[in-house]
Amino acid sequence: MTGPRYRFAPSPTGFLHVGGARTALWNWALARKEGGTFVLRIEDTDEARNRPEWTQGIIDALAWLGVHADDPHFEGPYFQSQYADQHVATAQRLFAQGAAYYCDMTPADIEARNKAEGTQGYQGWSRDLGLGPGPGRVLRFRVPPGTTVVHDLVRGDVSFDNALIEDFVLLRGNGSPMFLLANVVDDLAMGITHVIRAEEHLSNTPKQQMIWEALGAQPPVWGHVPLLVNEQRKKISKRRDKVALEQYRDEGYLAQAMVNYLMTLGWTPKGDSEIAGWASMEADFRLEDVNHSPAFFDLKKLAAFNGEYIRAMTPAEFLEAGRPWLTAADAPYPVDRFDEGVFLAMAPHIQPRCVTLADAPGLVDFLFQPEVAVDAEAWAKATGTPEAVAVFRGALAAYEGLGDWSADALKAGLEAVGEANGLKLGKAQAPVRVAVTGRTVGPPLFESLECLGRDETLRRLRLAAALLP
RNA sequence: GCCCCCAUCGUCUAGUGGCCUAGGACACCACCCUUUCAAGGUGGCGGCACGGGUUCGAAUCCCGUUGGGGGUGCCA
Repeated sequence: MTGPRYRFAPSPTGFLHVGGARTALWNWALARKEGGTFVLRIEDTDEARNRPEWTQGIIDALAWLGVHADDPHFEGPYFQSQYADQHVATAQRLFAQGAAYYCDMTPADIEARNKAEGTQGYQGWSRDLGLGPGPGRVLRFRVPPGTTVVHDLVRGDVSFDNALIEDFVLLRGNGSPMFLLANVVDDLAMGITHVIRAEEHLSNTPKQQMIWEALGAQPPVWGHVPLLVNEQRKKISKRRDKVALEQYRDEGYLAQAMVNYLMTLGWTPKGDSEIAGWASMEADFRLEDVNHSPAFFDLKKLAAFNGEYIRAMTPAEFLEAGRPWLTAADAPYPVDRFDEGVFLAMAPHIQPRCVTLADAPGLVDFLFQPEVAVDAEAWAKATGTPEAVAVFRGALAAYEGLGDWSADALKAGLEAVGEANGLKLGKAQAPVRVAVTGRTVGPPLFESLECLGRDETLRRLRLAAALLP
């Protein structure tokens, strides 16, 4: 493997954040198109949030998006916690060469001193005390004078005045390494050449770059991509927003739709459509073309993308994708009555009516219910007309002797019944629809009847007719 | 407070000095189609934050203002 090495380094918080998912996708596209490597590193140094199943969840979520561990471009996962020794050793090396120093001030000490002197932050008070390691002492990086320029693929050169960056902590009082250090050491150890991550890390980048330089290494190519925000324009967070990718998956969003939508948040595929397949997006994606401003994660647009993808599926694909919902224990019909053949026949009619896969069962339920659940309000509305009885009788008469049980014939039959009663087809179908499907709205009626079959249709019609005076 | 980033329709964006009386998509509205609801078709609404420059010419370049966001931890 000689190509560029990208990395995605999530912390195992229990789910894959949609913002992280986009970052992963962009890294993945770049690694693959450039013949490089995508390294997955789990930043599990926070003991409080570190469970094996959470890591597996992230791997599964990535795989769902197409970021597969069995692809040769994929490497890992590595676990940051397993590199702790290296983190500490590197810190000690920094201390030995004078790039870092020990400090015995506690946060409370610093606060007190700032109060007394009217200053803010850590003022490098222990810089030249020549302190050695000791219990409770933190190791701080000695920020050199000058200016640090971060060369960023998305934003260009960003410069920071080192004088404004305080001597930050490398090792805690208990000796454990801080994120900034661990991150750099890991990236160095894993030969990472490109660090593409969210913009929230931009401000900390000069610190990391200084560590790279202090270590005598060449910093990676940086790329800070814009944040994903909510309607309040704040970065989407677990607290207030629906950020777990897994949740969207479970709600019936398609991976392809999610991938397509995520990719277009801050970037536009070439060509005249935003709907684009992975292959073309991977080929066209460039960090240089990424927008600089935050993007609103719009559920409405995600839904539109999803509908688009659902409509594009073949019935067989639709069945396979929808199977978990169609045969779920909580489906609105006894699961053992679900019939694939019948569903396949109905699929073209319900696909344009689905936003998510979860919508499917509710659109075909009447086909598999032994007794259709009639909505009381719908029944009242559709059968409350003077013609309802006549429609039922007429339909029954027309359908009982129908030689060709097809949508066309069923439609022609009811059209005649409507005509005889002075009703347009739209009106005439209402009572029949409620009697057979339980609702006033749903997929095309005659196709539904065709799928339901003669016996069951007639049975429901008779039952309904008997209910009217 | 200080540092950094950002700024085109409500939203996602195209646009890299003349092709822009600013294009598309989602959303919204209307109409068409129609077997309900969708889908689809057609049309409409709607934007370059503001102020200075630079230039023959600015959405595009520069400066400032305003606004928004991020960072600033012995979190990651």
